[in-house]
Amino acid sequence: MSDQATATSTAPRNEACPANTPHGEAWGALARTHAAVSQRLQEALAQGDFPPLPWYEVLAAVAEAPEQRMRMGDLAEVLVITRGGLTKLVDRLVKAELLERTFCETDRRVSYATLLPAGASLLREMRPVIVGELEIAFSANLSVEQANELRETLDGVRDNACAGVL
Amino acid sequence: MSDQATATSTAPRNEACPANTPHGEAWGALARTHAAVSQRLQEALAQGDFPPLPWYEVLAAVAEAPEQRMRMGDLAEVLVITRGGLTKLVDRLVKAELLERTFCETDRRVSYATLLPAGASLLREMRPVIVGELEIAFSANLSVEQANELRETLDGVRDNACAGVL
DNA sequence: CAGAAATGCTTGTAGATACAACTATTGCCA
DNA sequence: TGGCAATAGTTGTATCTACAAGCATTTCTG
Repeated sequence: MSDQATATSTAPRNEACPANTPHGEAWGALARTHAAVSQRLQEALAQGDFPPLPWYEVLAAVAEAPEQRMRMGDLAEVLVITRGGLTKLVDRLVKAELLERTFCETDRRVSYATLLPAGASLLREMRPVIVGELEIAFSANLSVEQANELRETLDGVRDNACAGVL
Repeated sequence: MSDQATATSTAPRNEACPANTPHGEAWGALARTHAAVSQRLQEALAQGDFPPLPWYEVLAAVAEAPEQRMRMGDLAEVLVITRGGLTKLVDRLVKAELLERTFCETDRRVSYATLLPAGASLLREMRPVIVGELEIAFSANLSVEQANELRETLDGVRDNACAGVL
């Protein structure tokens, strides 16, 4: 890709710039890191002729849920996307015969996204690709303990971010 | 009624699921935290009748660059978006008269996104909104030192993520 | 110095996302 | 019980993004 060395050496720090506060810098790093890792994962998947990253996230979430099925609303919340978006995303996975829609006996409003064998199978193929890329990105300079610490820190931030919305 | 977070009664502690490894969990937390904070920022901006978050990121990046201008390629790299996407994004900011395109005398291929007074002015209005929301999300459970530590950790991860791509 | 390769950016097109409006079902309460 | 509000999901539309092809300019190489 393009990696020209912009020789603007003598100048204020040019990193992208949510704000100049320490927390702002942290957010900037968070955003850029997310984008970079996400991009890397997508490339790895594309290279192996696998479906895009959101498909993996859906499959992985559903696979770990009890009975390998999840309510649409819960799924949207976990993936942090809108419900409308999730409907269409699941539509594609259903069309690909990786998921099926099932319904609740006691509450006819709710529908489940339910994992099909083909979905579970595809997930097993995709997982090592994802795990491998993540190891490359994280493992090199994060011990297991540091990774757990990072997770806890981030979860704390997320809770605060959601706090006002609830 | 928008689609958003309709706080379901049972907040599912349902670890969504890149993988079950510590690094996978860290990535999951990173992704969800990014989405949650990003969403919060967008809501705050929308509520104040401000332009969307990407506009702020562009303005903030350009404003901190020397001479308040940046090459399109550098800008795309900093924002971690594609060049084609950036062209169109800048098009919109130019149409809104927040930026203008200027050109390089010595290399006619390059074009700069250059901040206009209106852009600088808007940025000054938007910044406190962003900073305020970030404080809410980060400040509550992160000291300044912890924020810096977090930033360094994330930057390290990002470097590794980019390593294979170069 | 000519022609090929590389660089910087833009455009055309297809796919995906958010937002808002809509239907259907359930819960609440007078 | 009747009716209004809340909940769960879907659909229609507009916007945004990525991807790939394209044009212009610069650099490299024989």
